[in-house]
Amino acid sequence: MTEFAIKVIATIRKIPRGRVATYSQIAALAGKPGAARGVVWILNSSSGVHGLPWHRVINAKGMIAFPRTSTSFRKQRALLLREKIAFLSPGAIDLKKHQWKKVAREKSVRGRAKPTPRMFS
DNA sequence: AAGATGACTAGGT
DNA sequence: GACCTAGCCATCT
Repeated sequence: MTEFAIKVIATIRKIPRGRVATYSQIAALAGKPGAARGVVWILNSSSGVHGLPWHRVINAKGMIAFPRTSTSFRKQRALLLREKIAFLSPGAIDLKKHQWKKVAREKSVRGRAKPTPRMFS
């Protein structure tokens, strides 16, 4: 367990019932903005921690990150419904109502550049 | 040390 | 909007 992992777990534990947070948000609160993928890894490796509200973590688009056909998807959806969380569609949650905290969109993470040449669009 | 993986994301087309 | 891509990070091969 790295310190980052511990903070991530602790942060997820703070998400109140009936609310959700995004991967990037968790990463930022854990001290590493931009480490959304790191959060994913941690969730996978800690998938046995009892009482961890992993289902309250969704992606930035407000959707359950699992494939619709997976059992994980159904399980997460069921857990969220149990908390009276509203879905706009089977996999989309109403972030306006359930997002834990407002996403602080500052600190341009890192220079992103160079899209695709795509000549002749 | 270099490459691959994953429940990701911001930006450009 | 939808689609694509290059960055992200921790961890394992």
